[in-house]
Parts: sequence; structure tokens; C-alpha cells
Amino acid sequence: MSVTIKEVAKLANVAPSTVSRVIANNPRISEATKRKVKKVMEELGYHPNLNARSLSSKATHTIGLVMPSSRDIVFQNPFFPTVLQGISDGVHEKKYALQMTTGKSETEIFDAVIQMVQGKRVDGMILLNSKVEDKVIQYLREMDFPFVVIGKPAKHIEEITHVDNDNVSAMKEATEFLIHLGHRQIAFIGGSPELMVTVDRLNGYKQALENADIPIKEEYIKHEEFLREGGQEAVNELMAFQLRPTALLVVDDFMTLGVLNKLDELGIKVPEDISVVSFNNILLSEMSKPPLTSVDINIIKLGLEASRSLIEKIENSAEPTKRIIISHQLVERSSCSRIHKEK
Amino acid sequence: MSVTIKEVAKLANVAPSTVSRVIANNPRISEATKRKVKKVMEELGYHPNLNARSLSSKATHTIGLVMPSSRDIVFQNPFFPTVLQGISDGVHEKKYALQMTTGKSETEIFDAVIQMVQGKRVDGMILLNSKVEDKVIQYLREMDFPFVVIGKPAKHIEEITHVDNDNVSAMKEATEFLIHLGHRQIAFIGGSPELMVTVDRLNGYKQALENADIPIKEEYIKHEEFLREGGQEAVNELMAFQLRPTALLVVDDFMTLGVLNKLDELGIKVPEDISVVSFNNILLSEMSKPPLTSVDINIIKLGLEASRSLIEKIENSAEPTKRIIISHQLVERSSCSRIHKEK
DNA sequence: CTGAAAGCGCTAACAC
DNA sequence: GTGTTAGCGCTTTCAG
Repeated sequence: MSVTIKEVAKLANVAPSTVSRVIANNPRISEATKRKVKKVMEELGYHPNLNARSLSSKATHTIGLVMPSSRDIVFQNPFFPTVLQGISDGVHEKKYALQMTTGKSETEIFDAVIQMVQGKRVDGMILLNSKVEDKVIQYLREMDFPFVVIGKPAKHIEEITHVDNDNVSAMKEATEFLIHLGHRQIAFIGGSPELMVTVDRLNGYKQALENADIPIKEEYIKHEEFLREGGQEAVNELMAFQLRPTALLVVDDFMTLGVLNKLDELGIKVPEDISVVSFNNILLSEMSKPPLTSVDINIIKLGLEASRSLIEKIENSAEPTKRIIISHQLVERSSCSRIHKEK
Repeated sequence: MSVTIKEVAKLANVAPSTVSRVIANNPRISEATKRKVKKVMEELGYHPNLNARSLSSKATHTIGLVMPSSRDIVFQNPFFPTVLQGISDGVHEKKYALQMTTGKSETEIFDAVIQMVQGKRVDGMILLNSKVEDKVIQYLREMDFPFVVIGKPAKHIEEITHVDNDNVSAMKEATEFLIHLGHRQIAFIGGSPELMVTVDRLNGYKQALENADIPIKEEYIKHEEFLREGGQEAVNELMAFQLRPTALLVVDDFMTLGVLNKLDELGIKVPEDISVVSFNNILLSEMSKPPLTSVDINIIKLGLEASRSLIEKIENSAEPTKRIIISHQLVERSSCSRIHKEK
């Protein structure tokens, strides 16, 4: 079949182990033989068999990624390809490979992870969307297998390396931004309350209101799916109230698209009649009508740092647990306006 | 370390080979021992080491995917995650794994492929965006390594299994749709003329015009990048003409977003002043203002069929070369209107 | 139907 | 610095 280390060894008049050392760039090998061997490898078109290497060295130089179940809604959100890009950049920069799996259910995903890990196909894992009861995390912890999570783990925060935004502050700032514009009827449209992002952002929202002595109205807090439909639904409910909110905080640009749409349908103008601050600052936020004021959470960097820190951990098991906070930034565009005092 | 086949064998009082046969579900093994062995595997929590298996069996049950270079613009287009979803579904359904690489340049990508293929990490490859001079394709062909391309290969079409739309017809129909609405000044906004999609669609466009005896104006044909900016640029140029087009054909929804934006800036109303037909029918097309009439090219299915046919080819090398055409469909929404005869 | 044994291609002690 | 050798954990003849 293909060229093996032995053939290279033979042709170069050295032992297979020497060839192996040349590949590994072992320092205690003479420049002369190194060159000689390399030349032969070149001639023969030698490429190492990675499986053999992994089997023997117990390392794959591959990291695993569990994707949200493929038929899942999450997939449709541009958040996903964006983190993937970051992850992939980080992985690439360290010359690792990336392997991914999907599963249509929690169990399928779990099985996929087991298969990757026990099958020794990957050296570490990156996890998205940690759930409150996360079997995968539990398993990985038990196995003492390297992993990092993107977002905030629901449990054992101190013991799990994770990359996250400071979502409390981010939302607090966004809320304060609206308050400074004179808004007091500010609604919160978030995702599932089971997700840590939602919890954190809701906290930030509440803190800002409290600091400004604005009473928190539970009716103004909506939890919907991270989808356009979610946004539409929320607006429907919110706009049915006697006292309509004058500003909306929406935790995801994609949802905001739905919000904008529904608002338009109802004949409510942004930012004249209502202001909206969005989150994520994906490319779309710039292209919507009106362009969105959105909190950029630096999704790419989230992915990039996740893979970097995972690889660090893989290559040095003594690496301490880390919490990496990626900065955020409110990007002002045209979806907010100062409130005209009516009273 | 982990449990191996030997330990299972010992505990089950059989030979390692028997255990191996049980894993492979070899038919000529008695139900009794099969059960016995399975029970022990269960108890010990045995999971096969996939590297060892691959090394020995020369199959990885993994398929490789080259992504557009990560920092690349293509990544930002929702097309990518969507095919990925399809691919991933197909791969998952056959219980294969998916490995991906990126490269920042042609050479990096090429190297990544070599490494996957020669390193025996994958059994086959899926290629996106075949370029006119494609080193990767050339290499894979020389190696006689299984691969399929999504889209139309620039060369050797008859000898390469690929999954594509009938882009000529798709664009022809879209153009005819506009012609039937009374339009005669129809512009074409496409991607790089080096891409086969562009070539095909441009052909469809020209055919439709010819059939309707409408002269083809070269000024009405624009080639831009598959990006919002591309769309904006094209509109700028097109709207500078004395005789403005009354309808626009845009080959990508994402570009169309840019088009819509620029049109709005210029105070040109869609569909009142100008009609636009878009392509891809990604989720966004429904949410834009106005909702887009777009040709659905069934991106998910493109990916799904690609992985399915690749796996077929891997598992049966006698499988003939195939050209799989995925159907398309014009989805009418509100971005087109009948032209009001002025003259 | 099952066992014994020879590899798959590479790495990693351990010698020298 | 380099060679020898024993595996890594599995599959696959070949016997029986």
C-alpha cells in the first residue's frame, strides 16, 4: 500500500526509530541524518499513518465538537457558524484537526461523545450550550477527560474551564443605555430560563432597573426560543398590554429580526415608537431596517479562546482550570431613540 | 488504561478474535457466545479503540470535509452552515463521523487534505466550491480516493460524482417569471465568473432572454462577491444607468440583502419600483422587507445527498460515477410585481 | 463455530 | 546519536 516508515528507513540506511525521531523532530538527531531521511521521505512521498501514530502515542491531535442536534433550531442561528469559525481558527493555528458529531437527541449526542472519547478519536472536547443537567459534562469529569465549555456551566463553575462573556454586565449596560435615553418601560425578551445566558442577562437587566429605581414588571419579561418566531411571539404578547413598553431588550439578533418584523406588521416604528437593543451583533444586525444597536459579544473570539485553552490543557495537564471572559461592546446603530417625555 | 478486547476475552473465556467477531457482528458465531461476550463487554464498560481498529481494518468510518478557508468571506454566508447541516445528517444516518479542516490559503487547504487522506484519517472527502484549477480534485483523482463534490466540477464532469442543482433551468425559470410579469430590463447580479454556478445561471438568464427576444445587455450583467457588499456595489452601478433595470436577478439571498439595503437608501421601492428575484431561499429571505421571492435550491438536500452518495461509494467501490441533481423551486413572496406599462 | 498467531504502522523504552 | 525490540488494540487469515 502506502509508503511506511520501514521503507524510508531501509532506503535511508537507518533504523525505523530514527525515521520516527525525524518526524517528531527529536533534537538529539544529527543534522546530517535528519536531512538524509527527509530527502528520502520526500522522494518516496512518505506521509505518516496517523492512526498508527495515535495508537502508539495515545494522542490524536484532534479535538471533538458536539454540535446541537442537526435538525435542531439552534443550527439556524448564525451564532453557530460563527463560533465554529473561531474554534476552527484556534484548532488550525495549533495544527489540530476538528471532528464533529451530531445527534438528534440528548442520548444520541451522549453516545456520540462516548464514542469519540472512548474510541480515542479525540484528545479533548469543546462543548456548546451546557444544560442544567448535563450528562456529557458529568461523564467527561468522571473520566477526567480534557474539555472546555463555551458559555457558563450550570454546575461546578469553579472546576470547569469555560469561555464566556460577562453577560450580567453586558445586559446591565444595555439596559442602562436605554434608561439613559429616558426609557422606563423596558421589556426583556430572552431565551429559555434554563440556559445560563438567559439567567445572567436577566440578572443584569434586573440590576440595572433596580439601580435606577424602576420597578420590575414580570409581564415585561418574556422567554422564547432563539428564533425569529420567538421574537414575533414575544412582541405579540408585549404589545397587547395596556401600557406598552417603550423599549425592548432582545438577547439575540436572530430573534430581533422576528421582533422587527412583527413590529412592522403592527405598524409600530423603530426607533420612533419603540427602541430596541439586540445582542450578538451578527452581520445581519447591520443590514436590518433599521440597523440594530446590538451588543457585540465577540462570538469568534469565544470559539477561538475555547480551542486555544483546550489545547493548552491537553498539552499540559497541569494547566489550571480557567474562566475566560470575552469582552463585549455595545455597538450603536439606529434602533434606539431618546424617549419624548409625554407626561 | 481502558478495557481492551483481551480482557473481555479472558473474562468471557473466549479468544480475542471471538470478541472481535462479536463486535463486527460476524454471522458465524453462536448466539450463546455472542450473548456471553456482550454481557462481559457491558460489565466491563468496553469500548473499542477506533484507532486500533482503523489501523488494522484500513477503514475509519469517517468522512472529511474541507471548509472554505476560515477567515474567508464564504463562511459568513448562511449557505455554509446549511450544507453542513445536510452533510452532517447524511453522515450521522450512516453512523459515520465527520472531520473538517480549514486552511487560510489554497496551499494550506491542499496540505490539510493530503494529511487527512495520506494520514488515513478519512475514508472519503466532500468538496465544496470546486475551482477551475482544482489541485485537490486532481490529487484525489490520482489517488483514486473516494470523493464527491457539491456543485459542478469545472473539469471531468462525467467522471466525478457530484451533487448539484440544475442551475441553468433554475435561472431560466426565474428569468421567465420576471418576463411574464412584463419585465424586459432585467439585470443579473451574480458571483465570480470563475464559479460554475455563476456560469450556469448566467446561461439560464441568457437563454430566457433570447427565447423572449429580449436583447442581452452586457451592462446589465454584474459579477460581485457573494456578500452583502457585493449586492450593494452592483446596485450602485446598475442604478447609475440612464435606462434603469426594472427587475433584478440576484444569485444569492445574502447578496440580495445588500441589494435591498442599497435600494432603500436610494429611495427605490421594492416591488413597486423594481422587482427582485433572489436565490437560495435561506431563512432570511422570509424575514426581509419585503419578503423575497427566491429560488429554493434545497441546500440541506445538497449536503445530505453528497454524504449519502459518498458513503455509498466508499462502501462499494464499484458504485458508478453519478450526477445527482437536486430539484429547485421558485418560492413566490412579495418582492416582485407586474410592470405597469408606461410607454 | 472458535482459537492461534501474524500483522496494521508507528512510538518508546532500553541498549550501545 | 542511533539501533533493537516490544508493544499500542484490533482484525484477519489459517487451522481445526
